[in-house]
Formats: sequence, structure tokens, C-alpha cells
Amino acid sequence: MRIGELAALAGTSPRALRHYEAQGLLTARRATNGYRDYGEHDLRLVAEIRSLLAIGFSLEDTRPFLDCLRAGHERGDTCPASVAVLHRKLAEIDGYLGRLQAVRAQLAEAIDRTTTYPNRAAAHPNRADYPEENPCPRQEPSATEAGPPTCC
Amino acid sequence: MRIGELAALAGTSPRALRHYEAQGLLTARRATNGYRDYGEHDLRLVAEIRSLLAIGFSLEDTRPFLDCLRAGHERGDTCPASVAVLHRKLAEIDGYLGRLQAVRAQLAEAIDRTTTYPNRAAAHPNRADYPEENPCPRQEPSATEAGPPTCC
DNA sequence: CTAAACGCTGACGTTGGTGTCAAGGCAAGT
DNA sequence: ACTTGCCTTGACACCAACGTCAGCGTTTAG
Repeated sequence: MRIGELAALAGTSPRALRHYEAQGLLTARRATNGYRDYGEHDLRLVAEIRSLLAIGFSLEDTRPFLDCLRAGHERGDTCPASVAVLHRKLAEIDGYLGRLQAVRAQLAEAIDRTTTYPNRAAAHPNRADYPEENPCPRQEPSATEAGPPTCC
Repeated sequence: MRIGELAALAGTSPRALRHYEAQGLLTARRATNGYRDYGEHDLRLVAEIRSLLAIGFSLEDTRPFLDCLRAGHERGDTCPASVAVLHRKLAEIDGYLGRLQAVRAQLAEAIDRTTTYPNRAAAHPNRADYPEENPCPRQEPSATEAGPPTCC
């Protein structure tokens, strides 16, 4: 199967597949004319990449999962290296969740204040409205329909 | 007060302040030698920008808050345009939270599976490990200590 | 036979908020 | 006078996962 077909089956683009190859995540046999030639197994690999990207993994983080699949496992998340990534990601997400919830609380309070005391000035003049805290993920992948500030 | 002093007081860099000016968020008088000259009020404006950036706002989203302060209000979040941004951000965050929690659940389940059934293959061979879903924020600002995948 | 549709490589563009460097002007201490 | 340190503008670098275009060869349908 050629790159366009694989891309279509995986719901992505030839450019993306070449990018994965450039990152060493995917390899392809070459036909005599130089065209990349993929097999069924490669569809599974690309599907793994896409599904992990969709939940906020970086390409680099998908590597252990692909190695796991190539090692013959039916799932990419059963190998030790994959599990390690899962744990790290879970910890990251918990961090994001905590910060996001803190920010959410700040915003909700600010909104509540303006709706409860409209046109009324607050107590501490020269203080910034929003202390510090510090919220969430940076650059987490996106859904194709979620708009610009897509996802983690 | 010159740019270096304001930057130090606000805990940021001259480069950042020039960037805010380039974006039309900050203005400065000029001394006869061409140096930017800031007043006390500008520190308040920069503090507002920094605190909003820290909780995941884009520079553009801080604009209504700055306008609000310049209009003479003691807080930047009391004007209608600011409140509108607050509502939008709250909605975004709720979206992120929902997706992050869904992803968290997926990861936790995957980890649980590997620890509960070690070395045991799963049921559906050719299915991707992680369906689809789709998680959270992209490119949310960062804390100075949170590391690479900083924050929302 | 020809044109459309595909494939190839290489390279630059995108997004945001800066960091960093270049090449110069200005101010103050010794 | 000279050095040091601040300031100025302008421009390129960064990160990630591609999009897009250029310039070229290949395959395939008509």
C-alpha cells in the first residue's frame, strides 16, 4: 500500500506519515520506483500514533508503544517502557487538573463578584486581580473540530 | 521609571514589555533621549498582564482588562468586556477539565489493566489502545518552575 | 499520447511569548 | 577619554506537528 492510501485509512495525511518516518517512528519498504510501500501492520502503528496524539501525547512519547507493537504484542501499552510513560502522563494530567481547577475557582469567584456587586469597586486597589497560581498544559494536541485552543 | 526598572519590579523582562507595547497593550512616554518612561500606573498594568498570563490567558485576552484599568476602575475585571472574557475562559476551562478527566480515566484504566493482568494480552487485537476522545488546552502559559509542559 | 493524480525530497511557514544577538546611542563613574 | 551599563530598533531562534509550495519523476485513466 502506498502512502496516500495508508494516510486515508488512518485518517491523516501523507505529510504526517513522512514526518513520523523522519522522527524514526515509522519505516517503510521502498518500491523500485522509490515509492514507500506499507503493509497492514503499519496501519496499526499509525493508528496507535494517532490515538496517542489525540489524547495529548507527544510523538516522542508514542515511541515505546510502537516498539511494543513491533515486538509482537497485541497492545502497545503492555510493555514496561509504555507503562512508564502512562504513569508519567497520568501524573502530568493530575497536575494540570489541579491547576485548572484552581484557575476555574478564581474565574468563578471573579464572575460571581461582578454579578453580585455590579459597579462596585473591590477592596484592595493596587493588587492584581489574579494572584498567581498557575494552570495547565501547554501544547497538547487537538481534535479536528475543537477549534484553535484545542486540547491536552 | 525606565524599562529595566519596571521589568524588574514586575518580575519580567524589558523584552516582554516591548512586546506588550508592540501589541498595543502598553504605551510609554518617551524621554528626550528616546528612552521609554513609565509611571506607577504602568506597574499595575503590567502586573495585570502577568497575572492573567499566569492563569492561561493570551495577551489578546488581557486587553479588555487593561482598558478597564485605564478607564479608571480599581480592578480590571469589572468591565463588561472583561466579564465576557472571563465567561469565555471559564467555558474553555470546563471543556479542558472534561476532556482531561476523560483522558485521565483512560490512562488509569490502561495502567490498571497492565498491573492487574501482567503479561496477558487483551481482547481486541487490531484495535488501537486508545479510542479517540480528545483532551485539553493547547499552548497555555507556564509557571517559571513547572518545566516544559507548563500550564493553561 | 497526454493530462490528471500521485509520489519524491527539500525547505519554508505557522502559532505565541518571549530569548538572544547585532549594531548602535546615551549616561555616569574613574 | 574610557569603560561599563543601560537604552534603542530590528531581526532571527525556539518548540511541535505538521501545512504548503516548489520542482521534479511516475503511474494511470481516457
